[in-house]
Amino acid sequence: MTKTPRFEPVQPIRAYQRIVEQVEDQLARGELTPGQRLPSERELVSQFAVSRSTVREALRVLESNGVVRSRAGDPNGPEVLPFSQVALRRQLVRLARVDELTLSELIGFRMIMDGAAIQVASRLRTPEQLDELEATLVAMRDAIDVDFDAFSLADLAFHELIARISRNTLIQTCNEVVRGVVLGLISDKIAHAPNSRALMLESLHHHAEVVDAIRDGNGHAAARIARQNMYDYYAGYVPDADQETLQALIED
Amino acid sequence: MTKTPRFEPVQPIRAYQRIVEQVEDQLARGELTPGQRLPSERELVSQFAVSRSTVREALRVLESNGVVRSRAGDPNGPEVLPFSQVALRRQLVRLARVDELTLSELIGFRMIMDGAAIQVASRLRTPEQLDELEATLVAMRDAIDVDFDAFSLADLAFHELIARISRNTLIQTCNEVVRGVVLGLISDKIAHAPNSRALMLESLHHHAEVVDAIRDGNGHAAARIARQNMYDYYAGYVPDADQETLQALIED
DNA sequence: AAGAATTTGTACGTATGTATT
DNA sequence: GAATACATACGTACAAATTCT
Repeated sequence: MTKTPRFEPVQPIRAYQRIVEQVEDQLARGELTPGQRLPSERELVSQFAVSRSTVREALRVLESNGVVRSRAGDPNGPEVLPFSQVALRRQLVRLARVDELTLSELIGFRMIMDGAAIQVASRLRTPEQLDELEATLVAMRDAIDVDFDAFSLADLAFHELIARISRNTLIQTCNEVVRGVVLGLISDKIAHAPNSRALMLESLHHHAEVVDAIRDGNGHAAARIARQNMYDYYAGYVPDADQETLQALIED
Repeated sequence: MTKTPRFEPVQPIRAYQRIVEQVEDQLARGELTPGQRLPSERELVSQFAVSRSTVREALRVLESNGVVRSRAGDPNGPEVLPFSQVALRRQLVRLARVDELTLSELIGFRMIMDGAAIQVASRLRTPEQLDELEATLVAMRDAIDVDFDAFSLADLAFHELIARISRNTLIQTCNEVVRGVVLGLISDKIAHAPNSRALMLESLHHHAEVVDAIRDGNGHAAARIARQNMYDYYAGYVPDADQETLQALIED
């Protein structure tokens, strides 16, 4: 059996796109690292053998993706930035704004990710890290008397610590990004809820239960409590139909 | 106590950035919907009262984010594209490629995500979806006799179906992206392994066990088997030190 | 079916404000 | 403070591509 040659339709690749690819490839390959500088626009013009406009279009794309930053008049050229979550977050927010991504999906994702991180953390945690966890609980308690933003910050520190203990930066980043997007969508409602203080106290209580389970090395229970906590905290903000799906995530 | 006025440092907002914002706002507000056309570049020049280069920089950014597509010579102007997760996916790939992620972290992430998706799927699956799952098993079996690429494709279909059943597109996207990055790193080694066929057969067997557990509604067991399967499949490619961490992910 | 009209893709030149030395 | 090199933005020009007549 001989193969019949099959061809794909070809769409032209723009000049600016080629430039973006080259820069991103060098970044992925480690030949270009954060802090380094790209050649100046004029230098890039001659290296890529294209016009200034083309170079600038490529730089704008890289810039809007958080890869580099150009500053007018800087003789050192565009700076290569360290990876940041802003671009990732922007895309998630974009999808959430146009309803391509529902709040329930975001919360479901967090229930799973945070639960998993806690389960792993309860295996891997050292005694020192357990102390750290308990310190964050104290910080959360203190923050309640300040305001919701302070509490939210303390809560963030808790989840960052969990993710760190689980020794997986990918989980860590995903958690933080999604957490930020969810909070951006509904933090106002929570902050101005009449029972805001009661909500914070209950959340603190749940966090303490999680730490207890981690101390006992009972990852299974810890994860379950964490998912339940998150459900209780957020379920009021999602449509009834989606609540069932989220409930399915709690059980095991 | 009177408040001392405090000011934040101001960073200039580029002209192209303003244009991007206006377009994305109209999109989020529904005043601009997929399929519609933007005015031509020259029209935009007069509407935004900026130069053509500036308009083009904005269009390139929107284009690279999957928001619009310009085609040379199209008198209708740039097309507004349907919402998609390609931009989100691109950022995730960047994260996974650039941010010095180890293979073990990627695999650990997959063990958690895929396990969670399977656990949820075993609760939410309909009888029809169960049939679909069994059909993918048959497809995987057939693919083994072709080559590793075919098997990999059938495996992808399996995991896509799982993610779809779990009704969370975010999990789906993350799974696919990370799976793609992992395969990009080591698919060569697997394809050319001397026991390649044996590996595929074993993987198929594990997948069948997962489907069995899903049929019984035993999400817990299904997830465990899935994580074990992935560990067995990939563990040989990570350093010994990291293998312990990954093993911690299997148990519960 | 072929050419005209319009639009995008790319290039180049210039003026102006800015950051560094 | 001055000199220099730079990015920002504007405008023009022409080639390539697409649509419509």
